[in-house]
Amino acid sequence: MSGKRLRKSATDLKSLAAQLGVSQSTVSRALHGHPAIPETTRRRVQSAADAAGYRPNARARSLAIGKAEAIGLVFPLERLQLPETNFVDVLAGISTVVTERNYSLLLSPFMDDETAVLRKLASSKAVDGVIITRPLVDDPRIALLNSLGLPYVVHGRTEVDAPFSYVDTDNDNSFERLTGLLLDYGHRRIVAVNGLAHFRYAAARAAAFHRAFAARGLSARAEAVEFVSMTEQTGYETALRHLRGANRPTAFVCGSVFQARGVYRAIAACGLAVGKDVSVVAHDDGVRGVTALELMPPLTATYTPIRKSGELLAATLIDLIEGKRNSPSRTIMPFDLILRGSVQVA
Amino acid sequence: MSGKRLRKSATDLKSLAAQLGVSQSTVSRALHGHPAIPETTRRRVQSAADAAGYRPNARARSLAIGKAEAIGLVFPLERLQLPETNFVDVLAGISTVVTERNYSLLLSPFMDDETAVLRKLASSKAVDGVIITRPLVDDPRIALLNSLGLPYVVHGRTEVDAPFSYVDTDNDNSFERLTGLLLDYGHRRIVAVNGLAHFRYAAARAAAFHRAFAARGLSARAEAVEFVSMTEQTGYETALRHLRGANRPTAFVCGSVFQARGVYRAIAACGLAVGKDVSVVAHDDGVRGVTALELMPPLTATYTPIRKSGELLAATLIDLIEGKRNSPSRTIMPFDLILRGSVQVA
DNA sequence: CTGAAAGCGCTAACAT
DNA sequence: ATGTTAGCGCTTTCAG
Repeated sequence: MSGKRLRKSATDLKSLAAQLGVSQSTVSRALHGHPAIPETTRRRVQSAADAAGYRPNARARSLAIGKAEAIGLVFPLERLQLPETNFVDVLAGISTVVTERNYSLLLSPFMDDETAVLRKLASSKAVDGVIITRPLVDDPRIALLNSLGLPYVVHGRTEVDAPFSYVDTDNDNSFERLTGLLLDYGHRRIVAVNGLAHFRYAAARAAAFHRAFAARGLSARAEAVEFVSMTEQTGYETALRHLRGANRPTAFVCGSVFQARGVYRAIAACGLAVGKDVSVVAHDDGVRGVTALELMPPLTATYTPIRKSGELLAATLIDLIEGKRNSPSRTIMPFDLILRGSVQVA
Repeated sequence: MSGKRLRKSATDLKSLAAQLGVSQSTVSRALHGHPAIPETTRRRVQSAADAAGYRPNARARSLAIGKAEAIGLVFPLERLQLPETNFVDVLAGISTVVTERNYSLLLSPFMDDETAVLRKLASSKAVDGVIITRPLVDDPRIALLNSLGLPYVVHGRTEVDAPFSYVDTDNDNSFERLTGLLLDYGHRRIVAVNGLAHFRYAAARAAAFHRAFAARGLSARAEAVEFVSMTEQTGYETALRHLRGANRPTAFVCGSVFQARGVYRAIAACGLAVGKDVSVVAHDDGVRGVTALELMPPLTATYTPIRKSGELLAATLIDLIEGKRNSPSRTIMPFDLILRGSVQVA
């Protein structure tokens, strides 16, 4: 019962070494391709290890080398529960690279206290670094992580004045381009259906919107920017409010294809036609199953597949952990502006 | 450079003990609520630990206690890349319980060689157990995992003759009920849009379909069951083929709301009306953003939110790991049959 | 080229 | 009630 369990695959270094008649260090070295080990013994050890299905105990190895060879992804659990999110796509990208680089990925959701999760991850040394997402304009996590000494990469930027690595969508340029496009087509009454104001990306997009006006000697009313959540329903409601108000807008810039879908629906509900009576443009994250191309008419959009950002996030963090870079890495993803049928001259 | 780094939060047992003037074991015991430690010292230690932000090094602890306090979720990477999947909902459920129970969740995707991942997880002892998904009719992973001695729970059943724990949808009864419902409404030309044949759930559903006929002294043609993938597009194509063929079906049973959506679309494409000219029923996993209620007309379906299965999977595995159960745990989720407008008497 | 031995930070017998 | 000590399985100086 509590005696020795027989365990067939439980080969460890010690028994492997004993079986081969060499010391543990020799086996360990051979398996790690240590230069001092001659090819003959290396092969002998390797094949014995393969035969036994030996794999170093990850916990022991971690403890010895002082690294977990694992990273954590810290996120609000909610992002796995709500349907309209690009989170899964980011996760897919992260997942791919983490696997390629032979790291493990620890999923660390939180309900409300992200800080606690971060502290725990840092002090328990369960991971070598973390990816955090959706930074606020002025994000307190940066200071915390810096003081904790836990390596991290942010998906998105923040205005905090401290060095940190990030991968971000090019919100500034994409929104300036989208807005500029509409302006150049002669639109003036444009509404921006933007994200919630405390997120840095939404702030950046709002600024870009105004910048596009200013660059043409124009100016947008402040009320032209709506800071709302990233859902179709919100897009719908927001657009409807404007379409039914006085001074009907002739165009909308949307933060996501989700919102754009809602805007399309609102336009239809008013008996108007997208790309004819009202123009619509958006930023497209290339989220699974949410394609700008399949809307009717196809949606003009700036495009950056967000899965790619996930891949870069993981690669950047692992490089950071492995000391392959010293200075903060700052990546702003390039985008394509793809013209489709949802825009027409005003 | 390679000298001692100063690390503010790097409190370990030793320094904590030194600082308190007691031994490491006393601190360890106090922190674990060992009965022999008097309340006074326990509190003294606890507050010192809190102040220092002490958290045991997870790797060291794991090594010492021989448990990782972590579980792995092994799945084809693809399930994170394709839009039409219930995987994310299962993951959300797993994630919630794992967090509640203070375990870590290791995401272990694979490209093609699941076996390799399983072996690695087992031999490196990175996790205490795994959750595997989508069992085949005769699934080789069961034998492998049993021989590996790695605790596991399967999402779904398989016909393999060996003891294993699982959580499964009640495919047998739900499909028998759905088919029976149509039969009792007088339908005879019924097509089952089912999953791919090698998956056990699809095989079970096919059998249930035939059983419903047999129970009424009827029999279905073998061609009435279509083994296809779980997507809207497939549902569409499959339904279209039947609707345009001779002997048009009067009803469809679908494996998922995804497929049902496609079937709805095919029916409309033929100028027919769902719930009037053709009846449709399905099993509904309660996937995020895919609600049977929002179809027009609302879809009659058996309902079991699959997130719940995720929760149970995690709970079952952790119980298993902690020795809270000895015999295999077999859970078949209950379901509700919800009648909505997509069905009418033939 | 290879072995012995220390140590990663913790837990848990085994003292006392 | 608390301290001492022996590992957990690995990597890695340090010797030789």
